[in-house]
Amino acid sequence: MKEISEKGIKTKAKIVETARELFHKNGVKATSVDEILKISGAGKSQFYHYFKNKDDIVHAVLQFYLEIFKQGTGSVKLQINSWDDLEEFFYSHIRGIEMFNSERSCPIGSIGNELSSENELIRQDVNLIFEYVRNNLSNFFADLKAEGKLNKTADPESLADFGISTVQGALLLAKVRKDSKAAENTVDHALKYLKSFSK
Amino acid sequence: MKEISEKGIKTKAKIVETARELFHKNGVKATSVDEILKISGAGKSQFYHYFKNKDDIVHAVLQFYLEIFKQGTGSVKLQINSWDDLEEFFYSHIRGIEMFNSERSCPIGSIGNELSSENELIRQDVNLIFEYVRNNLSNFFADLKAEGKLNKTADPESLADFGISTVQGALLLAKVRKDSKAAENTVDHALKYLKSFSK
Amino acid sequence: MKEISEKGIKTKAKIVETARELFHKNGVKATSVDEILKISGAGKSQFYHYFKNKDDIVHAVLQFYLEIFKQGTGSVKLQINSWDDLEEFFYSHIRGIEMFNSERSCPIGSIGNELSSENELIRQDVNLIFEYVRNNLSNFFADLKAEGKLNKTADPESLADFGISTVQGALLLAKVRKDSKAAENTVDHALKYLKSFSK
Amino acid sequence: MKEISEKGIKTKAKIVETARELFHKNGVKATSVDEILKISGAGKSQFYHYFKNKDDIVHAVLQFYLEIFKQGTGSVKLQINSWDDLEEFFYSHIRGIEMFNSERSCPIGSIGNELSSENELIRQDVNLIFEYVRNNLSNFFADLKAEGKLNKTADPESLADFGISTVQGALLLAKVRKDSKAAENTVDHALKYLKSFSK
DNA sequence: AATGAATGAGGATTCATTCAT
DNA sequence: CATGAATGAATCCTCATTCAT
Repeated sequence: MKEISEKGIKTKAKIVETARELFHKNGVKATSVDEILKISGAGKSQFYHYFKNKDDIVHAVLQFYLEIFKQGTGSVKLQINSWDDLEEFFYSHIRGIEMFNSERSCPIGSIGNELSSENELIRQDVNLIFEYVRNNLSNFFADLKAEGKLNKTADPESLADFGISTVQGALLLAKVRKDSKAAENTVDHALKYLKSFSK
Repeated sequence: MKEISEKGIKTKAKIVETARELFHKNGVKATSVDEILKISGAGKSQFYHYFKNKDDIVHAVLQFYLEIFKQGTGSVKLQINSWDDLEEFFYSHIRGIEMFNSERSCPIGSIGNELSSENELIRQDVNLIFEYVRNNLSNFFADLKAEGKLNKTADPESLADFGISTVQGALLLAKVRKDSKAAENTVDHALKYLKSFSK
Repeated sequence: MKEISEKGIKTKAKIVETARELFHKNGVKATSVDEILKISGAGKSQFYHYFKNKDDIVHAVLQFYLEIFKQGTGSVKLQINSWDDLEEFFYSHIRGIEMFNSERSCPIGSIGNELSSENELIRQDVNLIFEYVRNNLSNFFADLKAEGKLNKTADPESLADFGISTVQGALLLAKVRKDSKAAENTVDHALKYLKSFSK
Repeated sequence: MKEISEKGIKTKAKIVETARELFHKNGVKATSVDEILKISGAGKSQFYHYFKNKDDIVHAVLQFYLEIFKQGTGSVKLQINSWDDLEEFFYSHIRGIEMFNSERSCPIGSIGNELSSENELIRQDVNLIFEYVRNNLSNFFADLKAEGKLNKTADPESLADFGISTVQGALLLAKVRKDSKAAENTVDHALKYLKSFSK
């Protein structure tokens, strides 16, 4: 009994993992359900046993990202308590790019990019993750401010948004350029700007 | 004779214009050749008369964007000769977002985001446009520097990349959030940072 | 123990009842096993525990109809001992139509309609019910005849068939027209004709 | 140029004809688009070149039936100007049954029987045909009445509905019974009843 | 008696592209 | 320059059914 469900969970996890990789590599639209199943080795209709439809697995993949953000088990850490942590946050993204030869941008951002007005639910999923990241960044700035270590004029939330935007833009630029140098520069500038609020 | 070819040019332009709009609205993958033709009113094989294949029309659309950048006929001006021009460059993007209710990001960047390793030629097309923008921005900074109006430590090219990245990231964030506020903030910060090099 | 089996019976009955409703509403082919189970709340393999296959539940549904005919527990009574009973037999069908806004025809007849040459067993099930109804009708006419209350030339069996046909045709017409008026008229005519044999 | 369209028309007609036959034989739901195409020999997507979707070919098939009714080119004639013509109308249906070994009912009625509330457009198509038949029958009765050859109390329209219902019911009964005898009897009775209004 | 994961063929529909004229 | 019929692989998804526990 236990084994059954474990087997089921494994199949489902395998599908999610495969989908995650393919979405990141080729995009959501360019990834077919069949391809996911072929690579994950799952039977054709196992997919629809576990997921309502294709949108549902995009949702599952995004849930997965949110989960590892919350658990801190991914390559990008969101427990940001120092300027060093913030640096690490930025640079971990750059390392992520390089891991894939600058051929991919942010797996979450690129799903957001593919959205059209018909994907409202997916948009909310992506947004939820962005909000989560934003909160973690802005909390760091707010804490600094509370401690009197940040310029009074600094707005934690808008600084957080600035941080997210620069990272997303940097990753996209790296992908288009197939070179991470510009992304690195961007991130350096962004960090420099953010630190300028420190006191 | 002449009329025929003019008609032909019009048909082709209509197809490009329709494709451009659909690519921006729904993405390249999500836009079918049939849809482009149905909306543009062109016959099925007109398409393959003017374009080798679907990639070819993506190419044509990107060429179109490059063209209006060069001619300065679009909403985004790249003739940047003053800080005011630079501001206008940034804010014109924000206005672009708002025109579409924050439901779309950059039409060029989003094509770049959809790329996979199999779209090398398209990647080069997108990159060409990014390079063009980058050059225009970096020339502005380089000119300032030559005139002694920019901090000596400032690197025109990396500042240009920073500018492009923040704009791209801001637009993506706006689309995901369906709200342009964060994008505005991002752009404000970016401008503030860039101006900090002025002297 | 007893409770388990009762629960089992309940589950089975629930499945049959749900199937019966869906078959009537949408047809047999248009009703999937999954849909039956989802609505009846039964687990996937409960179905195959109780029924050999989909045909088997069609069989069970038809058995159910035969049963309520025999027990006289349905809305259509087959204990026909007077012209009033016969009228009631006809008009109860009309009421049945109206109960479903003239959107359904006879639940048994419509299963018969869907038959193809590969559903021989189901055909026999449907036929059995039609025979049962026919017998009840023809017995009524035969009894009348024996009592000298029916025209000698009247053939009980063919009058019974006539009765069934007009009812089936009337129900179909009502469904197609989404209006029960024509069905009412048909039934009126049929009754008038049948009564014309009375003496 | 002319040949192209003729070829196109032929392909389309072949698809309609095949669909018509399969719908009659197995029902609409039980007939897959693939089956229609395999038998008609048409390529997979020719279907969607000519028909919007599956419903659209049901529509086309029903249009076809209406057409041959109007043109009088089918086995059932609707130009009814005499009691003989009416008899022929009824008996041609019986012959139709027998041609298919009493394994099929009315091709139009059986489409009507398969309807669910989601097929409103198809319902209207079927209804249109039934209306057309009804009109032809009722016109016959109305003309007789105008000529003083029909009982004053007779209502042409309701008699027409009665005629349609008995035929539809008779055909369904024959299919369920796999025997045309009951249908014949039904039709005999119906005719006898209708003629009873003659004077 | 019951669970629900697994199967894989088949469902309708859309895709980019080519061909004949 | 233009037409639109034809192709067939690929799309997402549902089907009835079986299996392991």
